[in-house]
Amino acid sequence: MTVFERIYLLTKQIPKGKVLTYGQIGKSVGKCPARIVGYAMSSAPEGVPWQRVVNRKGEISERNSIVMSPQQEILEAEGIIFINGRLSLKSVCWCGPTEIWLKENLFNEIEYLF
DNA sequence: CTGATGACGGTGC
DNA sequence: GGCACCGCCATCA
Repeated sequence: MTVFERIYLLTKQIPKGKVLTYGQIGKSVGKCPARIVGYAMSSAPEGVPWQRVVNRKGEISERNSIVMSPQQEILEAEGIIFINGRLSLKSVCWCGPTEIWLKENLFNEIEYLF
């Protein structure tokens, strides 16, 4: 199983209405730099809720592609409020899956923000 | 094997 | 809170 696959596996656990940051996912996967998580998202396969992964500031990270993604609209439809193009990580940051799940799949605990 | 390619984050002004 | 540095990795052709 590649690092990307582990990133996708964890990302798939994020519930509707919650988000995680690139850094949190990287640390949970283990010694995985945030930019690798971002790179993984760029080639996320069908079924991976890539829209629920944002940067440390709670903003949608821009890709270099010309077309803007509907990421923000999707999250707003899931009930997340955006103010000035930014969401409140304090209120929508996911605390992670159960400890059991993390242990069974060999992931580290999700870093608690704020 | 080599090199190009990136959805980032912490720290210190 | 914003901005400029730097770090040195997984993938793919």
